[in-house]
Amino acid sequence: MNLFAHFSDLIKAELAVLVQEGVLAVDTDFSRVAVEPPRDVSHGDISTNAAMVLAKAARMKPRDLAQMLAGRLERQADIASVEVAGPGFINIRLSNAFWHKILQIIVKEKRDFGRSNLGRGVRVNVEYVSANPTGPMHVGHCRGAVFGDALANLLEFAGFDVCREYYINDAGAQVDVLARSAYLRYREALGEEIGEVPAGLYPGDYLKPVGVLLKEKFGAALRDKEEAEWLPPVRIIAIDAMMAMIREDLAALNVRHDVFFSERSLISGGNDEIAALIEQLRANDLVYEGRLEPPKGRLPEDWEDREQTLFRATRFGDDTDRPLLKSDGGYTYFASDIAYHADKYARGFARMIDVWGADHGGYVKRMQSAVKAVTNGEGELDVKLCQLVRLLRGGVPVKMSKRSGEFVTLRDVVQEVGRDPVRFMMLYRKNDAPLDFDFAKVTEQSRDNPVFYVQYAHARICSVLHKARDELGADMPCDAALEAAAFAKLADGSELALIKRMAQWPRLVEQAAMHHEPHRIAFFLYDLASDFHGLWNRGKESPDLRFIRADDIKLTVARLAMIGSAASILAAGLDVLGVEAVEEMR
RNA sequence: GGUCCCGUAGCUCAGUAGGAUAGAGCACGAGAUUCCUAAUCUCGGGGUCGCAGGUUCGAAUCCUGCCGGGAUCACCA
Repeated sequence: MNLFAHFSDLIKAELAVLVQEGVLAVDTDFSRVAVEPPRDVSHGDISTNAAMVLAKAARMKPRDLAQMLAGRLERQADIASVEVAGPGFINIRLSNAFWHKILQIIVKEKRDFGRSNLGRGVRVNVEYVSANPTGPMHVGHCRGAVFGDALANLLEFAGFDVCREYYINDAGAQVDVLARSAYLRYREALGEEIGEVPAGLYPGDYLKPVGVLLKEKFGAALRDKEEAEWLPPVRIIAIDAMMAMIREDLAALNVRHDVFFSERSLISGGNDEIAALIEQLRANDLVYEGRLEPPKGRLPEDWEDREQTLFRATRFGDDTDRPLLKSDGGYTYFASDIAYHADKYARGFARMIDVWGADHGGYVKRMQSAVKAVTNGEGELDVKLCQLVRLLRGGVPVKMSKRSGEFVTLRDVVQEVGRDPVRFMMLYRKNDAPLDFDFAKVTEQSRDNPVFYVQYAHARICSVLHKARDELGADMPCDAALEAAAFAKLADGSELALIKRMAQWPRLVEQAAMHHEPHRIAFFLYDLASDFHGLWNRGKESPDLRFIRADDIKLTVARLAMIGSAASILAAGLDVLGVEAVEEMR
């Protein structure tokens, strides 16, 4: 349960009474009434701006209206005290009993606490990675992959019906280059001396096995054929091999997809969806033949002023109209992407999220305008841009040269630092902020490393629970006993602080989901871990605060229930991030 | 030149749908601890939220303009 939503309902019910009593007009707008945690804990547990927002409508001074409301709220069972502060804030303090009630709910719901119905089962399509099937994934793909995967997890946790999708760009010129590169390796496999790989082809060794595969499949049959003849079959096999490799890369990072959607499938099988779509747009006067202004500033060298087939993107908020056909008559990437998004919509996804690299930022407006056009304004596309990741090793940037094919692959990174640290660090930053990824820091086992810090909190709790099992033996409480624990014994300030933090979890999940920002989960987990470690540390100096108290079994049971709940939330949150909640540190 | 993103403590970054005295970690400074449950702990200083206007009860947050950094700019993916 989201306690802020709960009290928001309660406050709005009181406001409704004020409407009945004629204090507020019948048509008063309550949409600006906020019920939130105050920034400063000394202001209480819950704060609302209701009086300030509604003062005008009530023709009262904010503080007077606040007093009136405060008087009513004070009578509520879970509310310990209410005070009016500042310009008219109403600050509410909840009773300890209420927090203990929340804790009991967490104990019962375990890892499901925080799961939300925010999404109400609405279908959402999240597309991420969509790396070209021309080679193994490199570090650059890491962030988007982890981000998209975690976002999908988050939306599921918040009650959306999520489809995770990968768009395979298997129709462009790049896969032809791939096919030619693979063909070269095929000739090599047949014993030919190929020398250095010509510029313009992919030089990586990863194509050698594809060459061998082609030899096994076709023998020498393709050697003396024309390119037009060998290219299509070679392309298919090469793409399949690349996708198999990419799937392994994704598995290594624990990144999942439900659908791998082939771009080529839009035009193959005698059913050209792109052509159909262009005609449909043309019928609606959204496609025309025309000329574009050359870009302002420096003119591209090979610019030629010519007539093109253009989509009226400007009608939907883009800066200029966009070409659908290339000079060679083929479809532009944009054209197939429109058809792809139209296809998503046709499959029942009015809500779409695309995760792209920041270098595609200039593409956002045109895609959003296209989505509006092909969905009659009913589709909604949010594009999340992931900024670059800067790889460092002990503070020194890692050199990468694309020319020599020497780039750090995703697999290298996962092998070196492990899947969990990679994932956590990729999410421990807002997606649109650049990210420094330092191999040295990420693997460090100290409290300075947030991955370790959060995982350690979980492991530490598991360790305490183990110890409790050893020490208490048969007295170790079962689930039913934990649910019925004497929560009222948890009255220390830092214990209540931990419980209050846990109580924020459902609201945080909903906000992270609404904003499509999984990093908020990572930061929350850090704060929760910090609360727990703090409590643990206090137990060092004040034995009274230790979790296991042989002299007070009831208190011990309550504390075990409390830290067990923290472990549940840590585990649930880490699960959203796709990071394992380990039970012990190695 | 256009568009998009960013600008918050010395550094790296959070900052809730517009809320109150703007936070954390690192670094720095001062103490505590050699005990223990597993990899120390506590406290402290530190800010023109890039600049200037605007919107309003109230702005780091929204709007406009400027400054600085990055990405991108017919046809490639």
